[in-house]
Amino acid sequence: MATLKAVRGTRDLLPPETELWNRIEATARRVFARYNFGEIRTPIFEDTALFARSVGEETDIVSKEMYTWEDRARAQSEKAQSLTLRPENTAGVVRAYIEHKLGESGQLQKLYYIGPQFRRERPQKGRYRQFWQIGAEAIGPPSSGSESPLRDAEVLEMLATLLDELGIKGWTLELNSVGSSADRARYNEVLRTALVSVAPKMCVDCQRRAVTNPLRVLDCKVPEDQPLIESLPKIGDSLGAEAKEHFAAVVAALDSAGVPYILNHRLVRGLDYYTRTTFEFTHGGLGAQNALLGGGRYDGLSEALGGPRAPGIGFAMGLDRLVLTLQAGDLNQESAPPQVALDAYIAPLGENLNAAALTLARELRRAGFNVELGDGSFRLKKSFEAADKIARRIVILGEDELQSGILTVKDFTRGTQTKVPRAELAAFLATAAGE
RNA sequence: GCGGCUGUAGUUCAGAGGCAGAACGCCUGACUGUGGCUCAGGAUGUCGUGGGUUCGAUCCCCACCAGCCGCCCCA
Repeated sequence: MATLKAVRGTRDLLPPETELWNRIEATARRVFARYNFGEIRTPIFEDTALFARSVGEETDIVSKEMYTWEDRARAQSEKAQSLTLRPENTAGVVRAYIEHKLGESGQLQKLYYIGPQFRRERPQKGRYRQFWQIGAEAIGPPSSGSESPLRDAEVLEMLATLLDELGIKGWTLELNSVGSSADRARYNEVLRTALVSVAPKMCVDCQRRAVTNPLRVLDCKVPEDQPLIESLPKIGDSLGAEAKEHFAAVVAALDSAGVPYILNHRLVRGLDYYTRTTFEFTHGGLGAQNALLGGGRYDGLSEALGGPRAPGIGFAMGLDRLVLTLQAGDLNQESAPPQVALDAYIAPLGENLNAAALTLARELRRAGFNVELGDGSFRLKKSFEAADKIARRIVILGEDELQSGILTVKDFTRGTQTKVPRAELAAFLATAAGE
C-alpha cells in the first residue's frame, strides 16, 4: 500500500522549529497589544462570493488559485453553497466587521489575526499552498479617524518596530500611493494608452501585460525594459488632490517618527481593493519571494461587501518567510539556536523505582520546573547519556536515595555532584538555576 | 499553468549497467551506581513511485509524484 504523504505545498512543522514560530507569534502579539490591537479569529473557509467581491474577480488569486468546492445540500431545508478556503484574511475581517456591526460602536476597530491561508500556486521556497499570515486591520467609520493619514503612519511605524523586535536585519520599506479607486482606474487607462506605442519595444511578457494588466508592466525585471518603464506616466501624476495630500501627510509623519522608507512609484499591488497608501516590506535573501509583508489602505472595501462606509488600512506578513529569514540570519552568525536545557532529568535505577520517580517528577513539574523522566530499565550509563543531551542536571533515584530521602544531583555544566534532601530539591534547583 | 535542476540509511551526501557506501547520529560492550573522550563490534535501506529496454536496472528510457531555481503571482 502506498504510504500517505503531506500533500503538495503543505508541510509539517516540528520541534525545535516550532519554538521559533511560537517566539515570532508571541512577539507579534506583544507588539500588537502595545498599539491596542485585539485578536480576531475568523473561519478558515467562507462563502466564495466574499473573495470574488473583495480580492477581485479578475485577480490571479480568485481566478485560478482558490480552493473552492460545492458544499452540497444535505436536506431539503438546506441549499448548496460554493465555499472557499480563505486565500487571505482581510476579506474575512471586514465581513465580520459588517456582520457584527462593529462600526456601530463609533470606535476605530484595531484587529489582528494569525492563521493559515490557502492558495493553489506552484510551491517554491517561501511559497506554500498552505501558508501562514500575521496581519492586522485598523477599520472604522470615518468619524473614528479611520481615514486619517496618522493611522497609515502608525501601522507602518508598528511594523518597523515589530520587524526590529523580531531581529530581522536589513528590511526595506517601499511606499507608494495608488490613489482613490477612480484615480487608479484613470491611471490604468493612461498607462494602457501610453503602452500602445511603447510595448512593442518591450519583452514578450510586457507585451502581454500591456493588454491584460497594464499595472503589472511596472513590476517587470528585464534590464532592457527599465528605461522604457521609467519613461511611462507615473501614477503619482494621476492622483487627485485629496489623495496627494493624504499621502504627503503619511510621509511627513514617517519622517517625523524616523521610520526609514523609500518611495517606489512602481509599487502596485495585486488585490483590487487597495486604495491610496500601499506598501511592502522586502528582504534580500528570500529569492524571488522577497516580500516579507504587504498591505495598504482599502477605503471602499466595506461598501463593496454591502457594509457601511468604513475606510481601513491593514497588512499581511508571511510567517513562513519570517521564519526563513530568521533562520538564514542565524546561520550567518553561526549562532546555533540555543536549545533551552531542561532543569532536570530524573533517573530511577530500576523499574521498581519508576513509580517513585513519577511522583518526584510530578512535584517538580508542579513547582514549575521542566523535567524529563527516565525509565528504570535504563542502565545508569544510558541515563547519563540521555540526560546530558537534554538537561542541565541528572537527579538519581536509587534504592539508597529512596531509603535515606537524600537524592544525588549531578550538574553537567559544572561537573559537581551534590547530595540534596528530597524536601529541599526544588529550592536547590531554583537557586542553582538563578546563578 | 510553463521551463530547468534534483530525489540513495534517521541526517548530510558519495557511487557504478553485475554483492548498497562514507561521515554524523543510533544500538551493544570495554565500564554490574556516573555522562562527555577513547576503543571494539552491530543495525541501518521498497536507492521517490510505476512502467519499459536488458541475461541483469538503484544506474539507461518514459510517465507520474515531490522538492528546489526561474517565469507567473504574491505574503
